[in-house]
Amino acid sequence: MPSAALAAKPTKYDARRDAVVDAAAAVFAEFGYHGAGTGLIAGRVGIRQGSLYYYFASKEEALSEVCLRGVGDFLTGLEDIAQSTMPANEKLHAAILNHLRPVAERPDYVRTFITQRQHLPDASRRSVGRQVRQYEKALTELVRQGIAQSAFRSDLDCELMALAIIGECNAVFTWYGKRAKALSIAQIADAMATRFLKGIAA
Amino acid sequence: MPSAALAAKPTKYDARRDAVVDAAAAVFAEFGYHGAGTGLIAGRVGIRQGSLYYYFASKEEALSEVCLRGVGDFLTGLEDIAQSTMPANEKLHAAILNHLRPVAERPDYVRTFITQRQHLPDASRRSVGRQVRQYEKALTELVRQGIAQSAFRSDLDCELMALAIIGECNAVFTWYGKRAKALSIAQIADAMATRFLKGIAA
Amino acid sequence: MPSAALAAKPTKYDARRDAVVDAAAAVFAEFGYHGAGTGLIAGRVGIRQGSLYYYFASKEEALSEVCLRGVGDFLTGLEDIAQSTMPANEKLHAAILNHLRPVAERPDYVRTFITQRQHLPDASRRSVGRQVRQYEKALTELVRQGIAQSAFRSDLDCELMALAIIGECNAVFTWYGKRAKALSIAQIADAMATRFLKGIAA
Amino acid sequence: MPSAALAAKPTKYDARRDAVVDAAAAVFAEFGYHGAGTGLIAGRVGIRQGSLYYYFASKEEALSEVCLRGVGDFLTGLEDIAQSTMPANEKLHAAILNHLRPVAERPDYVRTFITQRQHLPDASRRSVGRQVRQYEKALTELVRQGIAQSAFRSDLDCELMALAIIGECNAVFTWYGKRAKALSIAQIADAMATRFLKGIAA
DNA sequence: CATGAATGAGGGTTCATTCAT
DNA sequence: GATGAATGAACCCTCATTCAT
Repeated sequence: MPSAALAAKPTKYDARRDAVVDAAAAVFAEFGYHGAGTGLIAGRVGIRQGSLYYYFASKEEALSEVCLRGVGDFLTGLEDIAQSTMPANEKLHAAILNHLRPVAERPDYVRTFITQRQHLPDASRRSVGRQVRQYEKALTELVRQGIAQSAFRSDLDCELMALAIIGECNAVFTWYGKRAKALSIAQIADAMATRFLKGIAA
Repeated sequence: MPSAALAAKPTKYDARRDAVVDAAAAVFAEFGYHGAGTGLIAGRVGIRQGSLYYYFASKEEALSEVCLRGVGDFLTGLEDIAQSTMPANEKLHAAILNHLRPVAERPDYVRTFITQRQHLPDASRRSVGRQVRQYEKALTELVRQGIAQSAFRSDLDCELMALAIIGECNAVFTWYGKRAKALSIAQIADAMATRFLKGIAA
Repeated sequence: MPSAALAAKPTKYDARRDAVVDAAAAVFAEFGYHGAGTGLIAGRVGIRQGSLYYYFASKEEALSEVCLRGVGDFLTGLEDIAQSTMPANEKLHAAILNHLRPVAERPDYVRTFITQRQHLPDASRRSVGRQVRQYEKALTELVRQGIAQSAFRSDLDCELMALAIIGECNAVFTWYGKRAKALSIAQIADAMATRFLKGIAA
Repeated sequence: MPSAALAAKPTKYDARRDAVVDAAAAVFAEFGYHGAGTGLIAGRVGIRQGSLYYYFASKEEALSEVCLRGVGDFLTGLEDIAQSTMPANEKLHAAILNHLRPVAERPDYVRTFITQRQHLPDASRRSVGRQVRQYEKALTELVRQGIAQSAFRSDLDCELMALAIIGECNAVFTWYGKRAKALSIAQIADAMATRFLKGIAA
């Protein structure tokens, strides 16, 4: 019964490991990669500095893992939307929501990914960079489709639009939870989508 | 008379000192405050590590100075615009241009200010933070005025709008010079203003 | 009856334990005592780091055991030869063979003993050092006997001779198996003995 | 006046640097590379641990430098001898003296080179290894010449001879200064050469 | 002003060792 | 016996900073 073997796959100390990654994400997000001490991370999990290396080979590897989880399913989510049959307007709305939702679910991961990925070791940085560019390209394409379907103005600079959306969404990570009253992610996404759509309607 | 205030500022051995501040801004922007070594800064000016301390009392002070120049006249520029007699539409356009112009003139300073000000010593950080909040408030107010004058839709969340504008402008610092072909700052500002205005028109 | 002595030695769970000691000897020989990690030793036996401590109280104790087996029966072998009735020439040949034979049988143990015994804890080091000096003394005495029997030149410095033989034999451990074609230990011993004897013949 | 420029070549703080290298050599020789703490080295020069890195980029680099000085002019000395017009007998004597002389002049360097070069970083280790093999080859060749000139027995294994000489000489580093009364290097070299020559005379 | 030299605190990391399971 | 997990001391190294020259 292979399914049994799969089901038996021991998640083991993944619980503790996840706690460590969580702590790393939180500390990286708060102090930046180089400003974060491993002792601080360890302290948040209630273990000693050296014990971290039972879970990670290095601080860099911890950053890599955090960033990987941070970049998460941004891309797949967007591609699902792009391939769907929704009209362009709804696609854009969905794309914004797709980008904003992680803000509430794993803010430290995404914040770290956005602001600290430059400190990744070369290999990971390039790998992550490729994903980012692919994401930008997919969003650019989504805008282009909207134009082709005459849903959006034809004089738009598609790439500029994509960067604008990404930039505005990323900025939300900066202040969400601290400012702008107590807006929900859905509300913010609605407002943003509405304004963007009005701004670029054909 | 603002020129008097400027002239009163003691300029002394500014030439060399400015070179040092420039180097610090560049290195902070590239590697982050904690990722930047004083040796690297010194190297870019062609002096040795220890010699830096003829220009700065500490690395923190260097960051403070860079951030101060980074925040620069964002606020005064915006207040000038707010107090002018332009119609709301033009004010918004002017505000965006005011925010974007430094991207071409002193990108390292602004980039450092945006991404590294969290590492300032407590006093400077709070002082700078106050300026930021004041800037946000001024921009929020500018939007509110537009609504009062029936130039913008009345269902806008003013603060959200201000944060959106700021976020989108700041994002430009991330990619300007590397992506989006060879757009000029003015072109970007035009496109952004046009879209924003269409999106929020009454 | 030496076989009785051997049989009396408590053998217990020797099989696995010997495997562990072997691994320790190999790793110590290759990386040196301080360059060898317990994890590496454990890995070679297929167990985990912590499990080593069912076989040893400490890494130092492992080194002690390896060195003890390394020094092995050098001394008793040499004393047997010294007390035999062979002529001096043959005694020297036998002594050289006695010293070289372990090179093929347990090279890692001897190599470790020769190069790493300085890192033994004080007690063991002194104990082992005493054996070494006794060995040197026995060999020195063997040369002295040869002179007394007019088999060797009378102007020899006996201690120097002993050290020379030991040094040359120990050096074999350095290159045996890697260089000097595919000479057998017996061939090397023959060549060495022949030359030494010609060099010191009366 | 180029000679003036050369003479002016500032030896600078080479004096202090040499003291540091000396200390490193001594500590490496006594405790082995991995058994030697940088703090111990620093302590012997009277500076703090971190200050070492003003003179070295890393502990490995210190080992490299020590080994380089350790291997010193063994090779060039031997090549000079080989190319000279001395008879084979004298050449061998000179070669032995050439190998032994450093024992009195820089024992820590040579001891470290002999016993610790395995811990060099890959690049240096291979480079040094090449020198060693060249040295062995040169000595082997010197023996072969002696045979060709009918000065040595024709049934000698030349490589084995070379390794024997090297091994015996290197062994001197082990005990010189501690054992064998108060023999001078010259005396030891004489005794060794005499015996070797008798042992291999045609 | 600038430097060579040094510092000392702290950094990330390794590793022999322990212990409940 | 063996393991996963944790420890704490020590390690090598970096770096902002100081200071006599």
